[in-house]
Amino acid sequence: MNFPLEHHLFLAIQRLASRLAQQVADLLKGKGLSMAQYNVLRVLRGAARNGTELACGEVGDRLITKDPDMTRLLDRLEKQELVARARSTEDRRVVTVSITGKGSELLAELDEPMLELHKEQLGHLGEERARELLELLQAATERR
Amino acid sequence: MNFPLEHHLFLAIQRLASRLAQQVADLLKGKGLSMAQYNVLRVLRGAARNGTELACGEVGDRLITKDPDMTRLLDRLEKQELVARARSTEDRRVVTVSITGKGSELLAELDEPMLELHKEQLGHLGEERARELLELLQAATERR
DNA sequence: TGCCAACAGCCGTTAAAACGATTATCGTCA
DNA sequence: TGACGATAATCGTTTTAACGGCTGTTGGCA
Repeated sequence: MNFPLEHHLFLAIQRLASRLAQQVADLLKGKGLSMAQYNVLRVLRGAARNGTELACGEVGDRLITKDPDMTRLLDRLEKQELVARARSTEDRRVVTVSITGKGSELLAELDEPMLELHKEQLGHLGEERARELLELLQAATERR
Repeated sequence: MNFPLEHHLFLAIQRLASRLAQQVADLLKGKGLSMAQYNVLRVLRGAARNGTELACGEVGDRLITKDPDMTRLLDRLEKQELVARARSTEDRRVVTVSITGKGSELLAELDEPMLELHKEQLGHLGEERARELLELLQAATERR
């Protein structure tokens, strides 16, 4: 069963991504957040720091793992009062989303533990190999 | 916003894995399979080539991305007659699973397109960098 | 102006994931 | 033997993902 290199690569990527994501999901579960919700909040915080408001669709475009139904994802976040929606006055089709104070606080509580988890997950590589890996991952991602 | 290296690494891994998985999922959708179902079939084919039968739980253990409900996953595959279940005679608690002829045929139809897709996804790296990447991924995966 | 394609977001419905609790069987040990 | 904990799988239920169609809005253009 001589599987080609690309196949092994694919599996190795999926395996690593799955393990890391699982641990992150476990951490987030403690705060009642799913990975998708957490990513949305992070995107919104990033936008807020730029003084920008984002349309629903723009949020979706910036997610690492795309969600086909932004509406309900935002519904759940809005119900927890972690984000706020507002109908745009310029273009009444778009709905802008922003993170609330409560949402920012929740993210802030997660920053340190998340950092620590990532270091625990990947720190053993060492800086040099970590940089190498990052570069190769980016090279693999581009162009496709 | 000076995020540490480990954080960028985590994101890069998730981003790449997500893109690759999405394209694979699209390919599989043409045959009516989900990624989880496809992985189960591959595990079962591997076992069959070894002349082994696997218990439900053993299948789950070998999946790259764990499924918390093997029963229903197998239900769906069994309904399509891609796998067959049998109650073990030695230990009547365990249910052994095996891939059917129909399942093997379906996998065989997918082998070539999947290979081609993976080469298209990752071939541009070249053999040397691909090996490097694989090695780093394995190093990152181990020990955690 | 009035028509129409393009667009943003919403919603109805079906399928699948996630979480617990439950059933049946086994091995062990008093 | 009979009770007990451990184990394998299944099932009930709730939540979330996924897919497609639908509504309202906009901008262009005849």
